[in-house]
Amino acid sequence: MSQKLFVSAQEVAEKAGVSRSAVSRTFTSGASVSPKTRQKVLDAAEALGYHVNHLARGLMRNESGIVCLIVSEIGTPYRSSLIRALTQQLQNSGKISMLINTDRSDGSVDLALRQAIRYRADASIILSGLPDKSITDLCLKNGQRLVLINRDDDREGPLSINLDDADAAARVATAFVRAGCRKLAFANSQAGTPSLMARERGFVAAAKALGLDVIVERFGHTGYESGRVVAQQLLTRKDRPDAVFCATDLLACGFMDAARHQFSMSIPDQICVAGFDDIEQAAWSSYQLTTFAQPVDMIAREAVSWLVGDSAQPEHHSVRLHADLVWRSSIRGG
Amino acid sequence: MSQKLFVSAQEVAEKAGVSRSAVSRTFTSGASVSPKTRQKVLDAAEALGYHVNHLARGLMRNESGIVCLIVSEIGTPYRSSLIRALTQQLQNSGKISMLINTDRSDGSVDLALRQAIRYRADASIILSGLPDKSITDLCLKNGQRLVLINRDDDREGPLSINLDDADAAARVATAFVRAGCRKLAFANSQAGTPSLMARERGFVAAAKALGLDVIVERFGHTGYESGRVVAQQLLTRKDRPDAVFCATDLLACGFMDAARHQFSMSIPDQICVAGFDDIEQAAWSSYQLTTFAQPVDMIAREAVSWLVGDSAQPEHHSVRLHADLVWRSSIRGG
DNA sequence: TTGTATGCGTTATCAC
DNA sequence: GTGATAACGCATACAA
Repeated sequence: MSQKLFVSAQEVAEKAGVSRSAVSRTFTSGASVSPKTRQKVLDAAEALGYHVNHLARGLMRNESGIVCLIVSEIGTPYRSSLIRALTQQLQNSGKISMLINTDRSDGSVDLALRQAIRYRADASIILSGLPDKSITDLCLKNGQRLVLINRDDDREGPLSINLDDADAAARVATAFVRAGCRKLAFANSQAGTPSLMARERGFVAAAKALGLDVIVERFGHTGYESGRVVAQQLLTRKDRPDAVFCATDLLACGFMDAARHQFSMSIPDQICVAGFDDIEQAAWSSYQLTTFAQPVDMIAREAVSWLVGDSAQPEHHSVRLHADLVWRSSIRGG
Repeated sequence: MSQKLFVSAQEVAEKAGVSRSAVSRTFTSGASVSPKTRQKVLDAAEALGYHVNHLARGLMRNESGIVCLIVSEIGTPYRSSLIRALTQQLQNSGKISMLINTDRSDGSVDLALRQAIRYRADASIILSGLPDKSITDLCLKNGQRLVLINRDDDREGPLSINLDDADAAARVATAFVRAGCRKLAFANSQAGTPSLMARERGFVAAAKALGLDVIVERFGHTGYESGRVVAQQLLTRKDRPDAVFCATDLLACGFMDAARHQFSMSIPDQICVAGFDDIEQAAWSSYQLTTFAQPVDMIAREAVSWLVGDSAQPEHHSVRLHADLVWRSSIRGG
């Protein structure tokens, strides 16, 4: 390890023959510095390979430029596409993202937020889990902004971004009925995530309003395998359903594969299927899944613009976005 | 914005009735502090909501604890699973990951590395693209460690982690021939990524050694859609191939879907298919793709252990890992 | 516009 | 084991 330290503004100043404040000003947007001085500094910096130390800058300005993304199951299609959208928009706004991986354990999100505090993140965006109120209060008290995505939480301070899950569920119920389906089912995981439960409740309520009951089946985590298991459970019943709304596309893919390859069923002729998220795989020709599109780019835009905005009052704020129904061929008609 | 600054060690010291050095020592592992003092400090810190400022600590120690992950197309299955593995292992080693999204533009990776330098990242891990030598030299000169994953680059300084791509390709060629295939094809994208090209060259060479020619077709980016297009190109030929090695699973999924649904072909009866990466979808029952498993956890372990290791000589180092062949049912026999 | 001086929160060095 | 003090690299109030 050559352990030669990074080059500092001091060294640049000496080489350029100016004061170190001139160097600082050159790299501070909106500071007054003459073009001549500025150029001398820039040349010296380039020659020396100088880069502003954002650690020190953050210390001074009390603004690190860091935004924490707190998320579990990063490898999942929907999650990773949301991460992509967020990091991109954050970069465009001059922020940088820290990625913290949480697991299902209890204090996992709290630990992540503590890490965000240690690095003096300007904001944290929570995609998974729900932190303890004490720790979010701590974040807010320290001037850190908080965004909760699909957490459906109504506490004061953070920005909450949610979708119209119940509404979407109602639209699916209608579509099923219009397709001639009468035995409705809902396939869910046991995660109990707010948005997942909202879809479930919305679907059951909408069906009830249409005079239909819903068979609700839940199993395991929110993934492909669980979709298969739920299919097993639903399709071996005497009163086999003729329409299934799956809480996520991943569940739907598992369900469809089991229905076709294990139960030799034809979709949508024998059974209609709908999903949620519109992951890339939903469009693959093996699935052609009718589903709701998570407006990831819009979610990211809402989150980031609120984060960087200097709204003096980051008071209680809540956004509800619309999930478009993407018609493919897993529901008859359309 | 309450703009009440974060609580500092100074305040904790006052509340606990000790010096700020005592506070510092309490939060520095391996420092000598009496249990009594330590407890007083801990209590005061808890009461005040104190968290060590890692920006300042990084400034002092010249070690930020930050590791930069530089990657494009985050939303892709293989990429996101690698990111998951890396962030997890980094967290386990007390590091935190910064995620920088690059695009296909030229200086994109260089820009990302500059960002890594500004935040004084202890290391950068590059999953996409290849930075300019001048900028990697700058990183290395500043004591930053560099890891290149599947970049197949042989420069001095960084750790290079690669797979035995050519070897894997040869195994596929053998498997195809053993399955009775004679008209081999290779489906690639136009990305020209080192590992993708290594697979292509390895496959062509191995086939040649077996006395067979290979039809090579390349198209677009490395995704599902390109797989479909390549299928279009390959399956409309007079000398339609009876075995196709796709450079990645995503290409393979697109290829399989097109072969089945557009050309009504049966896999593996009429055509054998193999992929690379072993993404989650490869195991889905619609594909059951025979493929090579990227050892993502092992890759992450190699990278992280090298990063945190205090090997005084981070000299030229290169690791070549083995990709296991996962047999499913897209190749006859097995 | 420019330079000087001070402080940000932390750790390391040194006496005690 | 403990407390004072000097850095770390930067931004800024202030004087020039």
